Amino acid sequence: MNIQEDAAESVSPASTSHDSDSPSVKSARAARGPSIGDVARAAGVSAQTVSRVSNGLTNVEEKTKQRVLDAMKQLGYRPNRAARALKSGQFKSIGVIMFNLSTYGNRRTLDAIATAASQAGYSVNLIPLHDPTTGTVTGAYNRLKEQDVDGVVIIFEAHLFDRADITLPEDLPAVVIDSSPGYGYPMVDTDQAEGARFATKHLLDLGHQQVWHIGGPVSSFSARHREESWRRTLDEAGIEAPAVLHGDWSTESGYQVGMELGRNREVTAIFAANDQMALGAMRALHELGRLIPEDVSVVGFDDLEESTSFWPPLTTVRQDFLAVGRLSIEKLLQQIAGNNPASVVTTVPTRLMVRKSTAAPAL
Amino acid sequence: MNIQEDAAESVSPASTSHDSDSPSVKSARAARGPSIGDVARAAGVSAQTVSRVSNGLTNVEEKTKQRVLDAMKQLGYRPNRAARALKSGQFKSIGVIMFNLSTYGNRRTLDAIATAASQAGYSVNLIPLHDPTTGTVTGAYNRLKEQDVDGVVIIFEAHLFDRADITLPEDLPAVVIDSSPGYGYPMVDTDQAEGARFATKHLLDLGHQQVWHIGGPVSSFSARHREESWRRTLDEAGIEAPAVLHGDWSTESGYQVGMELGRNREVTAIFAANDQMALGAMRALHELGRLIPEDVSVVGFDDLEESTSFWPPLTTVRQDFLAVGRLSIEKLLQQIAGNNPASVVTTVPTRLMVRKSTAAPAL
DNA sequence: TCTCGCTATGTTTACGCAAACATTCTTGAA
DNA sequence: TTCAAGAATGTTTGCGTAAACATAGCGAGA
Repeated sequence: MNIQEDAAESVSPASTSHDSDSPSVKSARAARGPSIGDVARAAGVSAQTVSRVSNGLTNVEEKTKQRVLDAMKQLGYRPNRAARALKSGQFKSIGVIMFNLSTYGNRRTLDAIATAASQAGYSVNLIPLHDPTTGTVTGAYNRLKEQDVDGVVIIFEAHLFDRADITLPEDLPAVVIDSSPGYGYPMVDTDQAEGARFATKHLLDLGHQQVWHIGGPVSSFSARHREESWRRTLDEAGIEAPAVLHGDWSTESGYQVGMELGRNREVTAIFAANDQMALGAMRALHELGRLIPEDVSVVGFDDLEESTSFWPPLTTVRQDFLAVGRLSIEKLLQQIAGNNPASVVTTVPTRLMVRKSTAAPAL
Repeated sequence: MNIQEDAAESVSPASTSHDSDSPSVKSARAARGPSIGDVARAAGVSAQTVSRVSNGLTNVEEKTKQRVLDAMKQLGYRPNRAARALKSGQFKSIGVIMFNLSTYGNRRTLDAIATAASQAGYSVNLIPLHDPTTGTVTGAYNRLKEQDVDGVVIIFEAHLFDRADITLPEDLPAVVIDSSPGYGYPMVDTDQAEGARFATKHLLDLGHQQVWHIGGPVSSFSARHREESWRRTLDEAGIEAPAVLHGDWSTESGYQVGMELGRNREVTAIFAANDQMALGAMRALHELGRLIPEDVSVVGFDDLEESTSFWPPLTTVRQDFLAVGRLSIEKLLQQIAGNNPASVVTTVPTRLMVRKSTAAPAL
């Protein structure tokens, strides 16, 4: 790397005088790396041969190949992806549009997506949205198209879709996560209904006569889904569902609703639509002096890493975010490859994690 | 595009026979979008004029400009970024290498980075690493270089740097977060020392005679930093620091260490190196029947969204991840622009959030 | 011995865009 | 009326790569 012979050049007087004009010669032109041509010259072959070696084609003599590889290494050659993309029309890049990086599930999903994508040789282009208005969403699409991704994974809640009259680029493969189906895109999501049924049934099985629900924001598809399933499960048990109080996923909102529910002595079992609200509700119950799980049982949804350490450790529904991310990439790559997998909904199973926040009701 | 005169050729019997071989001509070639040339043709101008409009140059007559814009819209033209990058040598993309997407701080920082970058017209290329061996790290660099980013933000702990004999591409601008200085790269980080001092001093000011510490993994730079500052603060108060028990940032490890500390009746004040470990410790204290904050005060570090809802709400040191992310992009863009901001360390202030987990010690 | 056919390699070209340079048109002052 | 100056627009070129096509070399069978 430290090729010293070049240094000699810069000592020549000629260059000195010319330097004086511009004391600080802006290194404006970002030094481009060596090109395929430079390698070719160094190895004494044609550019095409270098290209063949670079792409692992077989019809290159071993000796030549070695010479090229040596030259590559010596020059520190890296193929220029822009040129490759320009030539091939493929960018080996997938875009991820997400409304909110700050929910636990999104972040886990993103992690899985990035891992799966990079294993498949794709890079991940992240576009977070904070202000979910039509304008920004459409803008994100434009940006994505401009940024030349081969496909996109869209992670946001259904109502954003409903609201925004987005023109999805027709030719751009896409997969949707955490939204309602019916947009004509393949969808991947946790089996919300199953999870909510697990939670509700668990509480009923413990002997609770009624299960109260802290719902997520009505605008959220998954929240609605969980609520419906909770209601159906109660129905099937011949129980009329009580009124639902809605939070906004935050611990704070869970606390508010928890206060309200906690004051009602009839309430012995609460199913919160996510762990954060469950946590908030537990705090409210603590403050009200109601014991968990002796007086009130609480179940969450998500299974945060912290949930085992809540006080008491939270019984909750575990979502397999890893699978969601991996499957969405799988679907997307299929589309990119040209195999249109119809517009199917893929559903990932959940698992009930029983811990210490639930018990049989006091007699 | 539909030049019909050429079609005549393909009608020749020769070609017909050859077609029969492949009944379903795979539409392999992903339909490329309209190019600048197509727009030019549609608008009846030269490609260069379209380019000028596309780039917002001024020297185009209003009427012409409008005609071009119409053509663009009608054809759904989007500039091809690969071509642009190839031409200009700039990719308008920054890479983010992170070891761990699953810590709260990293995720918040990433969010801020992505936002800041996209505001500056850059896209964000995410490369998560799970297996922090030399091989993968170097691999990530290679991948990044190949993916043609204009610069990288590196978010991981110092020891990875120490361990991996990475050859950082010399010409690639980089900013390091959450690592130790001395790598020759500009660094941005939370003022760990200040935060730890705030936490420790807060406990001393409440009247505690001693402050125990739950440290992060020794391999972590920020963990070491917090620990040193905690020790120094005790020193300055004339107190000899007790032995430190180390966790690995997880609630589980906090629980383990918390059990050990909790059994020691002398312990009345604990400063945990992050909120998760603080949470685990509080669970341990609950189980041991020691009251928080009456028997033991606990302070964390990070200020998770959930921390207000822990039981009791956790007193902790808030990190301004948003500022960290934003500043790192700022620094990086400066470098990309050619202004080498020496290798400086930028430090972001913290804030102590006093809540319910701390109080004066019982007499 | 000569051609056929294969392999290894080289040459040409186009991907889409935008600098650099060239040309045309306009306008106003001499 | 003529021409210079500048604005609007067009033409050429090359960024790095890889497909398509071209050529050279070599062994096998006629």
